[in-house]
Amino acid sequence: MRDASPQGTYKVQALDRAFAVLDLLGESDTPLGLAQVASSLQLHKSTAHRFLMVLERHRMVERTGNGKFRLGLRLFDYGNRAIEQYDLRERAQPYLRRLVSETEETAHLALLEAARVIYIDKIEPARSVRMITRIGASHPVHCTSVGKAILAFLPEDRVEDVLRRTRFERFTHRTITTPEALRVELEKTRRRGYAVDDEEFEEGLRCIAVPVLDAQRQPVAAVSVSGPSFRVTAQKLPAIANHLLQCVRGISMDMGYIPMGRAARIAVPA
Amino acid sequence: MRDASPQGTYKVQALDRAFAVLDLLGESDTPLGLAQVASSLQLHKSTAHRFLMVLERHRMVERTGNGKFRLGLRLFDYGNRAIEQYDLRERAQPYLRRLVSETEETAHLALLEAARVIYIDKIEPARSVRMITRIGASHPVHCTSVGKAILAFLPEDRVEDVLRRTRFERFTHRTITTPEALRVELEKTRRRGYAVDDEEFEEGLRCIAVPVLDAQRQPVAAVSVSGPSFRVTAQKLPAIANHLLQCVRGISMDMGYIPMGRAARIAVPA
DNA sequence: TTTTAGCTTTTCAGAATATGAGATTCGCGT
DNA sequence: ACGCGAATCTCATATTCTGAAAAGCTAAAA
Repeated sequence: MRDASPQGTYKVQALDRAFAVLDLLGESDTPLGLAQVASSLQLHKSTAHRFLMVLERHRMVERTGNGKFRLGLRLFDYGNRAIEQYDLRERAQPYLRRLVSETEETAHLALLEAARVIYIDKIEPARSVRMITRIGASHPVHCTSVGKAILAFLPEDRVEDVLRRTRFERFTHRTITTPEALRVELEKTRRRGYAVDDEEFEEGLRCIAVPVLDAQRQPVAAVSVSGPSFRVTAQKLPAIANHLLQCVRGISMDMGYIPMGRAARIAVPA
Repeated sequence: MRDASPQGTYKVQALDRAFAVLDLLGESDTPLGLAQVASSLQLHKSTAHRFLMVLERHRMVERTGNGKFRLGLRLFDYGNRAIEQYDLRERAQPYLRRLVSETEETAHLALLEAARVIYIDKIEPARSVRMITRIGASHPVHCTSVGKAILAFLPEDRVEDVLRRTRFERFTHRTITTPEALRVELEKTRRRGYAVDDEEFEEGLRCIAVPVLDAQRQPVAAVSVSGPSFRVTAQKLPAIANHLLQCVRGISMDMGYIPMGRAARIAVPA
């Protein structure tokens, strides 16, 4: 694990280890026994044991019937408190629901954090293929519509910073893999008013997103609509974009922000 | 196995302190500065500072523009991973949504953890007074419909254990404040097949709940419908209960469980 | 039944680790 | 510019965590 923290000088071994334990349990989709935890993290059994006991006391982990460990519900509590402080999520939900019923595709709400986007909400239409995205998960900016939507309207220096911290990992044959190409794409995004991820993250998945601007007209989040490419066709994009714009306008108003100005209307062909 | 209270003998000071910091930030509805954190927890400035820096590196806390600290989005990630392992939430959502549209009142999904119930989902009808409950929050069993619903169908020894660990705190003049009274109430609950919280937690709020049973017919969760007493009247309870039973039956089937047997039908007066 | 193997739990003396007093720097309001 | 409260940093010390080793479990094999 490469740590790119600017001032990584402060250290508390116990915390690093504890979070390593939580990470391990979070990655694993099946509960793990003490021995597994200890060997995976190269901790001695007794050390791992002590940590797990303490974490259990705090309900950060819990034991299944057979004595194995998994993440505890206290984390769920913390997580909800954390997200509550943003309160964007709650306010946005009704608008997202409307958006989903209008488009019949999955909607996401995401924030930019550090140099990655975090999905903070996902609404799926009644019957649809389950999206693989997990709420709370973070993704790189270069291959997501929400990432591009936010970046496109961020001040130049912030963009620089994010790009510098991005490894342009390739996910599909269409993934944008250079800062230069992404910059061109961002310019296109600004011109048309919405961002597109055309199977750049996952084969067969097309997404479209617009940013949510705050009172200072800075993007604080983005809303996207995603669906299989055969349903979310290029022809439909402008129409979907209009729904998106209406959605974020609603959210902005609700939050007391100024709605997006220019590019607020997009030509719908035919 | 029977005594679930793990001796608090294991200790890692650093972890206790770190979680105290997270708790503090989680309780506070406004971001806190280093000095506030240090003095609230009686930590020395440099200690608090070091912890906050490490927590920030792990994105467990983050700094607002003016240098104050609040919970970080990493917790949101962890929280979603934690809840995902239960996968009850995801599966239950469509059924809850249906329930909400049928009853036009707020629905909750809750789990029993240790001796308290944790709300893991909440769905509100389109326009309604915002409920104060927060997803992720935990409440005592004695004053909630979900708590009573679960307890009523739990084996005697587990009930004992929960009751022993419950302080019967009073919230309203109707709150049940003794184990004996609660036991009577549980018996009533079993007989009628659904649990009721009649303004026992909050003045003017009436809730009704039924348990979700697993393959072994053990309650793993409960679903409730809550609303202002003037809308959720005593007359309507049986009808709502029927919607609830249909809802949990759907959830149970979806999870591969056996639907509730007896008490599956409730007489709807006229 | 007894034995074994693999896991978890406990103990404790030693030493690496976190601690906190204090010095320094930052930043804001006057 | 100045002062004051707050944040950041340093470092010698002892408190706290560490991990070897051994004792308990539990369940499956002999």
